[in-house]
Amino acid sequence: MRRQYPFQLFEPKWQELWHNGEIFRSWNPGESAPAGHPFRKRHQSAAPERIPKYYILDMFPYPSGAGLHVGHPEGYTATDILARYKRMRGFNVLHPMGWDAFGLPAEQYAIKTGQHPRITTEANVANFKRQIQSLGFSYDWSREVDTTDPQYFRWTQWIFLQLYNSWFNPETSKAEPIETLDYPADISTEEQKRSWLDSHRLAYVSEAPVNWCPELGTVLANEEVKDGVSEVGGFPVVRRPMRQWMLRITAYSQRLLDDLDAIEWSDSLKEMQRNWIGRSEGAEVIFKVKGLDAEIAVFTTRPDTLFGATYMVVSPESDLIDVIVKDENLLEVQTYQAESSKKSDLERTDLAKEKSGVFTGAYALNPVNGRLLPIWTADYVLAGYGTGAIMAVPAHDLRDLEFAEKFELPIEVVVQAPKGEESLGFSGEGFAVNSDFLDGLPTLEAKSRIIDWLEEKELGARTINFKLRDWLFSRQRYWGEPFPIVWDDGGHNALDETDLPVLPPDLTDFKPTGSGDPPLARAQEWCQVEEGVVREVNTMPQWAGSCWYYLRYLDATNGRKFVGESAEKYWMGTSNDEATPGVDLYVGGTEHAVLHLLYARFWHKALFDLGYVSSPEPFYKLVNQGLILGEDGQKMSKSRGNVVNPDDILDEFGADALRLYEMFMGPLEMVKPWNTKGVEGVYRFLGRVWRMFIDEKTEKTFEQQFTLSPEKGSELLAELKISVDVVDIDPTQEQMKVLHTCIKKVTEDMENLRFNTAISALMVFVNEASSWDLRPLSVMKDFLLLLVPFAPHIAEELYSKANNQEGSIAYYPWPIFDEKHLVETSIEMAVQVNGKVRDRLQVPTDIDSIKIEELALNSENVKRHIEEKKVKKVIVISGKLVNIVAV
RNA sequence: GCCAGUGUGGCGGAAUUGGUAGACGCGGCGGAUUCAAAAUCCGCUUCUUUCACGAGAGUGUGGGUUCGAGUCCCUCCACUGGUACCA
Repeated sequence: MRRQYPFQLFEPKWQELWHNGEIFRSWNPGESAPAGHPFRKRHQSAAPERIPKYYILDMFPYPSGAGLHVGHPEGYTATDILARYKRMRGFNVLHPMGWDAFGLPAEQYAIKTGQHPRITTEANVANFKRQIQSLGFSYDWSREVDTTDPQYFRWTQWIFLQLYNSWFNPETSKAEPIETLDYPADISTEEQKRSWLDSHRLAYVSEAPVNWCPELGTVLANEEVKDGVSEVGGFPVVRRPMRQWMLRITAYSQRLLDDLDAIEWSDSLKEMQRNWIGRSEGAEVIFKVKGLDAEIAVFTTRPDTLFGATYMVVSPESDLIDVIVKDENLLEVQTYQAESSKKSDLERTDLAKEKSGVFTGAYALNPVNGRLLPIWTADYVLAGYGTGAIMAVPAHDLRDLEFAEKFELPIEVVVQAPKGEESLGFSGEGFAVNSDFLDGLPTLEAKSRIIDWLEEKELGARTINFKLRDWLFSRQRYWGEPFPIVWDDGGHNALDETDLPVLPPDLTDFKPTGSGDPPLARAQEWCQVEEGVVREVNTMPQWAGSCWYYLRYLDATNGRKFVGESAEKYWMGTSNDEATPGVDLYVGGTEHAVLHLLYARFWHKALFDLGYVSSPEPFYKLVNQGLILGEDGQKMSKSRGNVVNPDDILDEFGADALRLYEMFMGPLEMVKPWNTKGVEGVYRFLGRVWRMFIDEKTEKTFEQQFTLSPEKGSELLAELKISVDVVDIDPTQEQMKVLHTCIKKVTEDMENLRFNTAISALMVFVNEASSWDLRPLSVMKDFLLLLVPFAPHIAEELYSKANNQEGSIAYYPWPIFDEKHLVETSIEMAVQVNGKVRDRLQVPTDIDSIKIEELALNSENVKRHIEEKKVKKVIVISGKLVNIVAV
């Protein structure tokens, strides 16, 4: 496509000017912009803390070797537009960027080549930074963070220490320093005390079965495993007991759930988090085992069906089995246990269709009626949820029903389904039947009645269960944060804050050791701190660095604290009643719905409890940008060959056009396909803007000269003159109306992040204005101010020419909409007969409804349609339409 | 299966509280300009029917509420995302 305007000249020019002048640096309390800085010009000498803040955050990228794809700039452009808009509205805007640079690809590349992952990471960061900067985003680069920088991760390690040195007090529902934890009376020895503390810390060591991924050579968190395979790479995952670091996120289950109500996230995202946390209310019921001094506790959400329990199931991993199993069943049970332990999660899911299990030979007694219930073991009961055992009510649970049918166990209906529905297999709410004192009660009442009964007899209690599991926090990797932990005599100790950062050792071989230890174990000297004291050789997962990066931005170079107090108070919002607590707007992909966003909320809450941050939630408002698909409507991927590289688009159409197109495609949150023709469309629009301002003659000269001697580009650019049609005259009423219609629409859309329709309003203005013979300078300048957030380079360039000035307009006040310019003297109204438009009338705005009715009934088109009918009713909606009802 | 979301021209999408469906852009058609082409500028472009004026249909399906429904209520269908023996 033919070049519409010389973006290749002025885009880099303005980017350099913004960079050199630190135009987009944001100011912390106590700082002030230098004289001559546009921020200073706008706000005079007002202290930053007196200016309302606006913190607008992007999810920082993992700098992959592939570079930016067109999905990245979608979110970044949206936040940039808003950041620029908010500056013009007079806010002190914080808009930073950084790198989530620990991660698997760099490590795998290192294993293959022996090259240190730092080298790959640095190269990738440089490439990402170049690409991001070429789009003209208004980031404050003085606050850039990199999670792999020791000056950054020393604070990641420091936060880990805070978690390690805290416990969750159930009385206050808050994290507190471990020193406040009291010892129970029966604890006396040092060893007992230590283990008491260790079992209460927010960061603790566990021996439980974990998700082990042999292909990746590391363990994974529950959140990182989908359908039995790793989320990264899709490799099989098996359960295997290992000693690992865990974070006690489950302590926060209820708060993580409750506080969702106080933040502005999309319903679907909140729902995903709610489902993941998975709260369910019910009861724990205790069953006695016949002939033994043993009990089985089960969790159920349907205690009202207790009378319908006909057997019990214990998970094959349960310790109870050894206690209850009868000799004659022992062999069969052990064989079954061995089989299910060998199965990977994937196999267990695959085999889900067909139930399996064996009888243990033992019986339990149903506490309500003394009925004998055979106890089975089956892998459809999970060890990790509830108590790892269930009472089976086959009549009202599909899984129990399937199992009972297969093994011919009794089935008893105890809930009457509503009319028209089959009671057998019904798992909804109905009425209790065959249940003695519950009979006739609706499900809800039956539940509460039976729980009261159980509590009275001390056979059970009201309970709440969560699906959320503690966070498996250690990985067998090289390229991650080392733990600030050392071991002696099998016990762990925290390092002192003054020992931070703990740097990883230099290695040349990044594979795990032959004996299966993590790669850090290769550095024997590093591991050995002193006689009998060795370092922890696991590293933290990639999520660690992203759990708090938004806090480091607030005070990125602070060498004494992870974030300074005044900066934290100002930007996270408690210094001023008007301010939003937390990040004002966070934009990013939906792939982090349950990983990063849950982990970060958890860390933030712990830091909040310990008094380090002042808002209970980190991200007040969150928006997920929709995926951008390839031109063929498929997900972009190398193998499909439908990947669009932003560098190519930038070369051909420039940054402004790319930015504008990314926003014009459709609503930010929607999935939408890429279409390069669409880029051409917005590029043409910007070309029309350019030609509306620039004198045709000098433009022609420029074209010729520039072709001959491209090296003189910047001089030639300066020679371009403003068109003689753009003149300093008073605008007409009509022109003011066009302008203010545009101001109104763009401003409203901006506040609601509807950038696609804002851009279409700008296009409407240009379509109108290009038909004007003379274009009033004041109107055209206001238009450019509306354009700045979207296409900042061309807007700056044209404004500086039109106003004959140098310097940025980034802090110029946003044009203010004035209703008076939209006042009309006459208006078009539609006339409907029985809801169908038959005519349109041009009427004065102050006309009364009787007059309108008369006009409408006299219209020739209307008469034709009501001829042989009787007018029953006439409805007049003033300013809009008239509807004549005739039969 | 369950939970959430989305269905509007050839395509991306507009329609802010129930009030003129299809803004804006892409694509297509026609014209101006040009030796010619590109670029640019102007016009038309939901479908059916009509020479035309017009008429009829139309927002996934079927129904309902209303003077009036893309918008509200119910049924079903399709697609997308999440989740899945969670008792």
